Amino acid sequence: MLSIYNTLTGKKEPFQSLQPMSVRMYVCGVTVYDYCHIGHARSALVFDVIRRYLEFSGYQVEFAKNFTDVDDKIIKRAHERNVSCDTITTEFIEAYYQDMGKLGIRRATEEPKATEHMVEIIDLVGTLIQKGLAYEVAGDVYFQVEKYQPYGRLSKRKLEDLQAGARVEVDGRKRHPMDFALWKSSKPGEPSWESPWGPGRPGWHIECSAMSMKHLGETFDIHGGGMDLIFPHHENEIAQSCGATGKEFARYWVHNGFVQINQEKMSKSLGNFFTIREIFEKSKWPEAETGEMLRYFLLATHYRGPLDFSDKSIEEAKNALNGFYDLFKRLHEKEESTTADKGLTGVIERCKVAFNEAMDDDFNTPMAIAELQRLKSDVNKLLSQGLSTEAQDTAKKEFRRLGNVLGLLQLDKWQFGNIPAPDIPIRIGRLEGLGGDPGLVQPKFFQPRTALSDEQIEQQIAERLDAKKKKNFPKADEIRKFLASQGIVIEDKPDGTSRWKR
RNA sequence: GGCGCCGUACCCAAGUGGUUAAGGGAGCAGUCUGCAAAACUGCGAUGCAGCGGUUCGACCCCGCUCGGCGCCUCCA
Repeated sequence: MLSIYNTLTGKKEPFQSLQPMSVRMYVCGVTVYDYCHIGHARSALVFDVIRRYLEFSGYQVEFAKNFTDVDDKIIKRAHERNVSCDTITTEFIEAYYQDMGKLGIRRATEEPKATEHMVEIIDLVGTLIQKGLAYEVAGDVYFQVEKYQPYGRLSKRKLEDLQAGARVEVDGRKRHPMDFALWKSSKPGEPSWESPWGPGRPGWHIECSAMSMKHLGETFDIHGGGMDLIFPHHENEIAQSCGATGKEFARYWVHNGFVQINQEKMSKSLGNFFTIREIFEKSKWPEAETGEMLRYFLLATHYRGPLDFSDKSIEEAKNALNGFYDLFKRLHEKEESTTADKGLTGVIERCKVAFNEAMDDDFNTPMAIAELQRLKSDVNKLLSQGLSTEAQDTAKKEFRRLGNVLGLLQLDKWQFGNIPAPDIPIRIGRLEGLGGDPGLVQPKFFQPRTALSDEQIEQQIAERLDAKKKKNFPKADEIRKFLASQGIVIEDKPDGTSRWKR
């Protein structure tokens, strides 16, 4: 039985979908005016895994994730570059797909854009005015928070408290300082749409209400996003949606924690963020392997907790993954035997159960990973005792099947072949910068790459094999040492040949 | 000022009101090996920030304190 932590109630609750074996979920995507950083990646990944697990559990999942493509920041960026907003949003939506694709994040079943839902948005604003929950002031429309009695139930804030701490200058035209814009009259040079209140554009929150209702219905199962969206974004969505329909909006509210650098939230003002793009461009590892390391790293912490991004954590993810892929390499290398076949069923069965229990418990991916590790250890033992070809296949398939829920262990090869160094200068970031000058630290995975080509390595290995045959061990060791100095590890197999890895 | 999160071994990180506090990484020792690597075996928190309280019993529940952080403006 799946249970999910619901921000709305502050508790873990048994998950009950509205319709049997079908889940409808909506996740707030990104505002497309810039490249995504790893914080965006975490959020996208968390919900990708939730979706995968729901499907794995037999649910049919309708998954909507929006792109916010009307916004002040987009307008500003367009002006800076002297292009249209459309140019900006198209570019960054494309970049989003590329970046998230490298992390193995699947596309949602619906990916609505605000600009394509003006009719629905205007309708919804109209309804809110009709119901007396919103009012117009000179072409702007505001939601009147005092008219929605339960306002604050998601973020657990009271209107009075919010007022006291308000850091923003109050707009005198609003009836209450917390009233928020549903519709903004447009200024010259801004994109605008015709509406009953004159030309304008939607406020930030309304698009999600309009689009989720259109694609998923007035009430749906799961609504998610980053923790920072709880207030005001999701609070306002609830007010608008419930106000308009009189029905419950989303039933389970799921929020992921932040990625931090040295215990601080990543932010542009601190200069301590890394875009997904630059991590891939400058990683000294190949793309697919880098993607999997990042994925492992991001899932090795529970989605609600904070997560510190550092060199070391990526390196640890790599080492942990090595263990799995090393095992995959060794499968089918050993002489056949059926000695341990009987034991395999048991360990796989136990792993399946434990894996499901972990994921059922509020998507506990760190625990699910721990179960895969345990299976790895078990299979290693059985393999050394002897497994038949069929059993070895079964084991690998099980790793792939469960790993797929997390989007891990799907690569055909785990090989750190040499790749050309980037011609972009390597950026100096703040990673691992504790104590020293934070501006002068360079992440290790951004360091220059090995120069030896695969062919050169193979050649060396062949020479060493030859030396070994002639019992010229000093020479064999010398070659081993040389390759080691280049970051190449040789593993001799029982049959006398060798495999290698970077 | 209000709301909230985090503090578990060298590092990362799960977890439970009561049998041995997962797992990974690193480390050390051993088996294996021409030497290695991998794998396997063993070692490693008498304690889960501190102090009180509830309880037969708390790391887990409650309160306070300390330390770190987030939100209340845009933010995954």
